[in-house]
Amino acid sequence: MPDLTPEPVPKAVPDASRRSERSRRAIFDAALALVSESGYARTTIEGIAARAGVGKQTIYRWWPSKAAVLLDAFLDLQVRAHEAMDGDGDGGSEIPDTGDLAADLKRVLRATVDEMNDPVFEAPTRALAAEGIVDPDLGARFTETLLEPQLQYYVRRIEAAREAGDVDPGTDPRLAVELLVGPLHHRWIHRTLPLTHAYADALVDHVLRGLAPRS
Amino acid sequence: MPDLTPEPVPKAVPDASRRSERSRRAIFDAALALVSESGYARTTIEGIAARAGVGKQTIYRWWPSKAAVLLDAFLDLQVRAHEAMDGDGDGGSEIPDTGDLAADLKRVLRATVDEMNDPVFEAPTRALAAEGIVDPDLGARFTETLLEPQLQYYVRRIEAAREAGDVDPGTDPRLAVELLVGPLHHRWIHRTLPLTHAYADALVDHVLRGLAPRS
Amino acid sequence: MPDLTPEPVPKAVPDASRRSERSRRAIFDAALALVSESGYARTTIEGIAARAGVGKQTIYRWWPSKAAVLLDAFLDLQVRAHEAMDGDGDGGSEIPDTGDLAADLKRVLRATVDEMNDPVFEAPTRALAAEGIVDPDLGARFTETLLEPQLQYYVRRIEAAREAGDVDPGTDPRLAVELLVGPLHHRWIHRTLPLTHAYADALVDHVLRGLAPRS
Amino acid sequence: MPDLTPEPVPKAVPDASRRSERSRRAIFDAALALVSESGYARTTIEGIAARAGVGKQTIYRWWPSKAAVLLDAFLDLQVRAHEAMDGDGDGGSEIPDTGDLAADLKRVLRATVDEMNDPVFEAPTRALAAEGIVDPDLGARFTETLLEPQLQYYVRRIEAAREAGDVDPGTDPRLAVELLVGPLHHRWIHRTLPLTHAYADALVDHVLRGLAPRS
DNA sequence: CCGTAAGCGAGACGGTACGTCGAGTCTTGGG
DNA sequence: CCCAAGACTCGACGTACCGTCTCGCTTACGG
Repeated sequence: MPDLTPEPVPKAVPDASRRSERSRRAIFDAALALVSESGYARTTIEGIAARAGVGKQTIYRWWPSKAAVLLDAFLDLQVRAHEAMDGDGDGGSEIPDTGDLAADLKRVLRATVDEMNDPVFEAPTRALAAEGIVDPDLGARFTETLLEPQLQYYVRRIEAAREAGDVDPGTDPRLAVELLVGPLHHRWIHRTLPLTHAYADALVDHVLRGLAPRS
Repeated sequence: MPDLTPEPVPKAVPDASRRSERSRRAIFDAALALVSESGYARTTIEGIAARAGVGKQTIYRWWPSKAAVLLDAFLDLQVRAHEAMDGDGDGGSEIPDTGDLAADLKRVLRATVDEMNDPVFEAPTRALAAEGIVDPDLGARFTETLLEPQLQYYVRRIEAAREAGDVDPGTDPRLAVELLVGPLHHRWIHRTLPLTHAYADALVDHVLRGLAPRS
Repeated sequence: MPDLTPEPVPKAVPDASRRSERSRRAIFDAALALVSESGYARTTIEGIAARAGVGKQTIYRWWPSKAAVLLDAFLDLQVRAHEAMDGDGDGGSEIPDTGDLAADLKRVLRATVDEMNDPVFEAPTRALAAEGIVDPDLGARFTETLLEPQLQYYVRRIEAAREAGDVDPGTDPRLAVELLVGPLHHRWIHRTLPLTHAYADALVDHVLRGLAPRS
Repeated sequence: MPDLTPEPVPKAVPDASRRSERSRRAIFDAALALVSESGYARTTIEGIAARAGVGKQTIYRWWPSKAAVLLDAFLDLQVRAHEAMDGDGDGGSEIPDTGDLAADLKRVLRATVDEMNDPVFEAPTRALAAEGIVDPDLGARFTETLLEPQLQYYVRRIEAAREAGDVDPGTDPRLAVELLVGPLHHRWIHRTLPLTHAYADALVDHVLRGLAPRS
């Protein structure tokens, strides 16, 4: 039986090699600026194009949606931020292993709390998270490119701890990570209570108690 | 220092006593139907009005936004659902206290998992959660009317457990609840891994281990 | 054969004897005020009702349209104006017959010019004329109640002149009136050239020359 | 003293060279069709756009109001009608000069009468005249583009007659034209009495008698 | 080295929905 | 049963953006 699917859209992917880097950057800058100035909802593709001094088609040529633009812009921002911090551009930093699991986790969780409270990151992250809740495709890309890499740092640190006997050998690292990160995100998303370093510490303490090696 | 806020629009609140109950119900029904049929993004106020056989103005008169309509509609749905289940209309049911804390929590957490997987609830809840992330006002109403009451059931059950000596007396019930619910929401929101009863059980086990009375 | 016309609207004419005179006056005042303040197009029935402190239904009960309200209001204004001028309220004044036809006509035509240039009368008259062009029913009422009575004064004066031998006995008084009044209205309606006393005089002179008794 | 007028909106006139001729024609056709089918008042910009298969914005981009659209549509209609009649498109035809002034004027005045009675022209002309009474801007455009060119034909013919000694040398051609055309328009606008060829003839006769060279 | 086929800025286009306004109808409560 | 008040349905308004579609114009490549 032949495939009768009506050629789901060839779409003629444009030639990426001739793409204008200048426009790409201008679009990212405009998108981030507009989102933090006016909020995601009031940001429009038309507005981004105008602010970037770019034709609308140049956006539609390379991205399928406003959210996709913002995701890439935000990713780019992260990369630039990390490059500014540490010399190289490997895109992130492993959780250090000082031997003190609790201390290591607290350090990183506190950093996460700080980032969540940083207004520069807040607007785009909220927007992307919100869009991802509702749009599975974007949600997948969001999870995959922003969230999951973060979680993997935790996973690896906990696996190391398991190796070192700092947590019960039966520990599921994935679940452990979610125990740490889930409550944090919950507060952030629903704004139920303030996100503080003390809260991060308390989380780590409780979770590690649950994971302690059985006597 | 005088208040220079530019008189945020009096808006002449309409007379609620003359409100048409028939229209209100029709709007709720239409909103819920459209959201589950076509998704929140493709649902429009115009569409709701048309489906409900109602003038747009009647919607704009009573609600500030599409999200607000849906929130009320969903609340109404919950109330009706609960009224249908148990005779009275007190809007919810306390977590039973059988004496076995783990079993009680697992039962409820499994129910939550089931609800999160129920397509009828999923579409509106995702939409409202997403909107709430980005719109603080709506987020506050969402949290207050939908989320917080649920959390309070857990809080009370854990307080009872503390009283009974089933958990460490230093336990912060609020944090305990977030340890249970945060990871669940995290998976649901980001669709990282499937939500199963087994996951709910594992959560309860780990959290309770962390809360166990110190010997 | 029975009349199958579908009962073109019973409409149950309300009981005029119980009508509130106070409301009627308030509506007229509001209508005239709003039209001269904001123009006819921006005047709304809702606005008239609000300004008059009257329910909308009270307007809809007694008039079929905004234009009809304004027509009655304007009629009422004329009556009051005339009552103020001469003691009685017969609604108008015959053209005086001094024996000098040209002088008599010039006097009245100049008065007409003055009225057309009077801003108080201009706004409502233009509005009603415009509405009458397009709405035959209203046009008929406009012509009948406002225009035709004016024209009849001229008709009678010219008939008197014919009797007196001041114009050709074959003269059609109706046509004569239109020769006088038509050009005036033409300038007023289309704003082609200014309306002056000199123009009125010139009109009278030319028309009377055409009507002079054949030697 | 500086001009404090609040910058009356630049409005960024669109680029006329990129305008879609196809849309322009479709809009004209739709506007004329709707006005003659349903009347001017019941014709809406939305309706025109829908009928023309055009976005509303395309109308709002090029015209300020429904009346302006109709005026252009009507102008276009006239041009096309004249092009169809005589080969060239000079937009109109001079009044012929056969030497017999009365006959020439009667011919043209009868044609005007016919046009005023032609239902195809009646609806739009009435609508535009009405709108022009009330809206000075549109009235000016109406007068300038539709009315005045017509009047100029008469003016020129009468000037020629003055040259030829057929009318008094002191004759003001403008006033003469208004004496002819004013009464005609008066009847048409107020629908007082029917417009007939006989009436046109009578008008010409009376007016020319008034203009006859003084012995 | 020179066409020619991209990508590009610009922005008009056909659409959809917005949020507002007013029309005309209906209902409620007061006199 | 008239009236003030105002909520209701309906439909048009004029605006904002959507995503698509030409336009010329650069700008790099491939014959």
